[in-house]
Amino acid sequence: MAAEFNPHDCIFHLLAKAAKSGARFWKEATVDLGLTAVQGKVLNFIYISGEITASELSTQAAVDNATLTGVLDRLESMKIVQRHAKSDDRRAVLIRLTEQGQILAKEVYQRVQPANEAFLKDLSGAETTMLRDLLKRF
Amino acid sequence: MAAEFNPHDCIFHLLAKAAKSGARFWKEATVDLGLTAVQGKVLNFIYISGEITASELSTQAAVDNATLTGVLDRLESMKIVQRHAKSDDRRAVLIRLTEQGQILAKEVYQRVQPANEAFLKDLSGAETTMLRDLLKRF
DNA sequence: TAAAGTTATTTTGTATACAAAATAATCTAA
DNA sequence: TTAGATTATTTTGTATACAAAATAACTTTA
Repeated sequence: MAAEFNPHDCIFHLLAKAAKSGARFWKEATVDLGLTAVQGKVLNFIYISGEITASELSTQAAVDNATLTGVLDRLESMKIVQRHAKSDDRRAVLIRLTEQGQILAKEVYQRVQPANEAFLKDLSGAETTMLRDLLKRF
Repeated sequence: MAAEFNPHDCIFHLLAKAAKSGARFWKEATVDLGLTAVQGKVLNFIYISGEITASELSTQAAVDNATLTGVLDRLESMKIVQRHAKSDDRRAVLIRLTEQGQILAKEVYQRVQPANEAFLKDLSGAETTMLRDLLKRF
């Protein structure tokens, strides 16, 4: 009889659990800023881009277009980002940070690297590199 | 000036992306059964347990209690699972598969291992082991 | 044994996740 | 140049994700 498959070793399950653990960790590191983990991530990608279209942001941050609409709606109502018309393509929407958005996003950005290090503190440098490389293969 | 942190290398982002990729892959492998990825995962843990309380299932499947209530509501309305009172603790709810639930869960279970292998096909055995071990550390 | 504390589950409210359809603008080919 | 295809975004509807509060039942302790 073949060995039984153990759902606890299922790669989908392990990835989902690790991702949730990461999201919790991220949330704890930024909850005092009044942002969800996804909002913080989105801000990060806007921050390093200066300005970015919604679809490009959706691709970079790996957040579905339909989901991103709602995320941006809330960030906009919080006066953190603004939507602008793209001059050469009226279908596209350019996302930019407001002044307070800049300050907030910079704070988020500055917490990312320390949070990464804290989350990965039990892994060696080689293990961390290995993990990142393996995850990028999916 | 310190090297800039690249959000694309953020461990939280990499984990979230890989987990989404896995969820999509899982969904494709079972969509013809009319189940979501989470429903399939929950079924798997019920299947290997025979019967299980909601809170234990929540722990095993790493699905929040509040979320699990809704998942079980839908599985119950689909006649896939049943809730039973636990004889020695009336707070607890025992989850069991119905007859059709057994058939469906077995089909799901039998697809898990092949799906894992297909998803991991580009990784060597050593890499797969390494990845599983690393993910379990969070 | 009754009050206080703990545990199991559900409910409520807000925020994703994502498939599908709807809109609107741009591009392409005949 | 115009009908058809494509692209960008939003809308709609259903399914998680999760914090917090509500319920109900079990346990502990004075």
